[in-house]
Parts: sequence; structure tokens; C-alpha cells
Amino acid sequence: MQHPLSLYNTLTRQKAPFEPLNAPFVGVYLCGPTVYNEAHVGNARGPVVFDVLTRYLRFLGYTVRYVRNITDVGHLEGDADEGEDKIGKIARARKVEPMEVAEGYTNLYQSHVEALGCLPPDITPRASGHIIEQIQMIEEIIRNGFAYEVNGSVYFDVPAYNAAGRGYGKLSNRVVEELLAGSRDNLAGQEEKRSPLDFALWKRADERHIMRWPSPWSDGFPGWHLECSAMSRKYLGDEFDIHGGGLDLMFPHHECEIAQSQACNHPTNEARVWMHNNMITVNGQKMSKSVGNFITISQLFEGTNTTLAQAYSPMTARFFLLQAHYRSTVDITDEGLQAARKGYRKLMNGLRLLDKLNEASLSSEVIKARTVQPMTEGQAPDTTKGDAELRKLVADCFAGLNDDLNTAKAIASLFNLLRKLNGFFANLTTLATVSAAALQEATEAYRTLVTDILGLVDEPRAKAEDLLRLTLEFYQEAKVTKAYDKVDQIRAALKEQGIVVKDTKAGIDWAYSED
RNA sequence: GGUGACGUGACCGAGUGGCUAGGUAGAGGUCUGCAAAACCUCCUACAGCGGUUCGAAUCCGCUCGUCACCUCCA
Repeated sequence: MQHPLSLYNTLTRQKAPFEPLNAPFVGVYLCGPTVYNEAHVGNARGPVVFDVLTRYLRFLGYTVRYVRNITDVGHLEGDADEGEDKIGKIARARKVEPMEVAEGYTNLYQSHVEALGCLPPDITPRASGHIIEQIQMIEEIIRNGFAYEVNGSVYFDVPAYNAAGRGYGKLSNRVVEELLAGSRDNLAGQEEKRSPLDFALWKRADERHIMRWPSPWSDGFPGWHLECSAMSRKYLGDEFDIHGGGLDLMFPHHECEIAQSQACNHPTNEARVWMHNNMITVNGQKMSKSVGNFITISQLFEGTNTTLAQAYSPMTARFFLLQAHYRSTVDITDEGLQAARKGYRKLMNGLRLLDKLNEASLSSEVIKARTVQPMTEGQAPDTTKGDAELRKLVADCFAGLNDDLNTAKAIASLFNLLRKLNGFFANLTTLATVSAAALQEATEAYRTLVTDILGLVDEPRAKAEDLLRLTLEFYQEAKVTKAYDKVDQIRAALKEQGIVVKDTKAGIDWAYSED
């Protein structure tokens, strides 16, 4: 399976050709959302980027297993907090089951990313559904000497692990000594830890804590980073191909994940390739829950956030995100979104030309024009030049994707291809400059790139009922003028759409055909 | 303080040591009953100052500015 897809690996800080561990299988894990509140636009970037990645990997012929987890347990309010889970806290406030809170936000999240055109992952594991796996992992880590128990809680022993030469900090370029020097060791509730760098694998739950499970150490709950190590291992193996997430997860989350996985005596980096998407900014500042400058996905779709002047459709948002490279920050503004909306629609309009172009390309006029091309001396009267140009335009699109999934570059090239196709359409006889086969290839590539790989689908703007009403107005007009051939024509056309026109005393109405 | 990233034209946003990014907006034109779409042409760039080089927006240094991670965050 030879292809030139290169990906930037955070571990090595460089791009390298992507080579699966066990081709044609590819394992991909993306850190999903924490479901204790509604996701914002920033949370959508990873799913969209990884949706394109997995779509493209499949296009390249790989058999992909794409895992995107739901973290519904294990995230504390903060270090100082004696362990009340965020979900548990909300559940207590609303007087509902924690699982209701998690389920509600999970469903909302999934409907949002689906609207954004993201295909469902192959597996969507929940942290709460993998407590046993996490406990087993902790036992393994303890057995290997990289964790210790204190008062029913278990902590990962970062200094011990690092002393064993495992390289804590290798992903994020941290040096343990520097981390220690810069750490804030004045936080309350940290007394149990031997080192400020240690992190919880298991926390004993206090009486108030609702979400709790039995374990060999205490009734409690798993630590913040463990779920991803345990679940990726369960479904993708000790080592797999690609692990992704937001740049802000690199440290400490992903660093801890690698440490946990390695501490289970698997001397790998958990994943071969670590990919990190950059942040979405608002006025140049990272969109984040804690800063409060976030726009939720619902607000974007409905236009209910004051930062933005209006609503933007899911496909506009998807296009907007893909018009930037995933490792760049992208600033969200009305102007940017409006430009994206127009660009997106331009791409959709192109989609509608493809069949017409191929049809025209096979028309007798064009075929004739091809054969009677004036023959210049020494030049074959063929379409070689035009075909090569067309193929170059297509190749540029794929070159963009191959270059670390540079969708910005790919889309730019796609517009170049579209300009060519639009040019053909403006003057159909120019189709004679390319062969029917090359045109077919190009139009297929366009469709594949836009819909299958970038996942941009046509978002109908017109409402069917409004269009129907319009048609019935013409119908009525035809009746008044007794243009019965027109009347019959409209009736027949609507019948084909499963609509019957009803002339009632009260006026013209319609109904679904019951045939 | 430590680590890292960035500063591109009206806006968004790619990129490479010498060859058009692209989208949106703006100007002119073709087309057109009007309009739209489309096509053609044009327009405003690479923060500043030095250095390397035949040549740098692209490499190096400094300055200024912005941001991110080091605490939950995609």
C-alpha cells in the first residue's frame, strides 16, 4: 500500500510518512469530550479533523478502527478540591442521577458532531463503563513499582518512573527537574502525594461523592488520565497507530497517558503518531471554558451568542474549520464565517455541474470539435495538454491532504480545479480540449474530495413546502387562464414527487399521494 | 520563571530560499430583459532592524508585539 501521506508527529516534532503497524489495519484514538457541560466550537475541531483523517485513511484503502471516547467520570474540580466529580456536582444540584447528566450531554455532543458531518466512530467507549479495566491497569502499575497507595488512593510515582529511564515529559518536552522547580506545591489536598508531579490513578471517595465504585483500595473513582490509557489499550492494543487530541491535552493528559501505558511494561509510546490540533481563538484568545469566551455549538447553529451577529450552518462551520490547517490556531469571527459560507456554497454549486459536464463532454458537438482540432505542425491534435493540466489540478488537491492533512491547501487546490470546471461550463465547446476520460476522472475526484473526504454535503437551503406553494401558485394561474396542458403538466410532475394537487372549494391544496 | 508557537495584503488563511496559494471583500470587463452565478483582468503582503546568500517573506541573530502550555480545558 504505497502512498505519500505524511503526518506531523508531536513525539518527534517532524513530519514523516505514515506507516501503519499492521497494514491494512489502522487504529486511531481521539480524546473525546468530558460530558459535564455543553461542548463549544473549540471542542468540535478535533472531531472534524479526525473525521477527515479517518475518511482519508479509508479512501487510501486502510481498514480503520476509530475510537473516540466519552469521559464521564474522573475529572475533578481542581487539585484543591477533595474530589467532587464535576458530573456528580451537577447531578447533586439538579437532583438527578449523574448518568443522566452525562447521558444528556453525550447525546447533545453526538448530535452536534453528526450535524457537522462527522461519521460516528467505530467505538465510543465510556470511562464509566471501563472501571474494571482501569482498576486492572492500576494493579499492574503498582506491581511494576510505579504507583503507591495512600489512604485508599493510588498515585502514579512520576520520579520513580522517570528514574527508570522512561522519559516522563518526552511528548511535551518537559524536564522533570524543571517541572519540580516550577510546580506549585502549596496546594491543599496534595499531602498524600510524594511528589507534586505524581497524579492520581485512583481516588478514595468521600461521603459526599456520588460516583463511586469498589476497588481493592477504597470505594472511589479512577484518576483523570487513566480512562484513555485503559480504553485505547482495550480496543486498539498496547501500541497503535494514531492518537489525537487538542494541543492543550498534550500536557499533562497525554504525557500521563503515555506514562501509564509504559508503566504497564509496555515500552511503547502508546501510539506511534501523536497528533494535536490547535485551538480556536476568539479575538486572538483561546476559546475556553474557564475564560468564558466560548461559543457553544448550539449557539453557533442558532446564532444566539452575542460574539457573532448571526447563525451559521453546520456545513459552514465545518468548511470554516477545514479552511485552516489543523495545527494552526483559527480565529472565529463573523467575517471569517461569512467568507466560509460563501466558499462552501461555491463548492456545492460546483458539485451540481459535474454530471452536466460529463454529459456535454460526450455530446456530438464536443466529440466532433475534438476530432477536428486544427493540427499544428508537429503537434498531435489531441487532448494531451488539457488532460495533463486537469490531472495536475487533481493531484494538487491530494498533495495537500498528503502533506500532514493540510485541508487548507487541499481546498485551495480544489478551488483551482473548480475554476477550470466552471470555465468548461461557461463555454462547453472548450471541453474539446480535454478527453472525456480525463474529465470523468477530474469530476469524480472533485466529488470524492468534497463529499467523501472533506465530508462537505449539500445543505438544502430552500424549504420543500415553500417551493411547493410556489408551484401551486403557477398551477392556479394556469387554471385561471385555462392553460390545461400546463395544469396537467404540473399535476404529473408533482405526482412523480409523490404529491397530489387537490382542487377544493376552499382553494388549491396538496397532500401526499397515497399510492 | 520554564517550555513552545506565532506575527502574511481590507478580512480569513496556505506556503516555498528565486516560479499564481485559495476564499471573502473591492475595482473594471465578458455574459445578461433585470439580476444572480460563472469566467477574464486588476488591487492592497509577508512586524521592525541587522546578518548569511548571486538572491529571503522563506535561514540566522536581535528588537517589538501576540498567544499557548506549565491548574480543568479540544
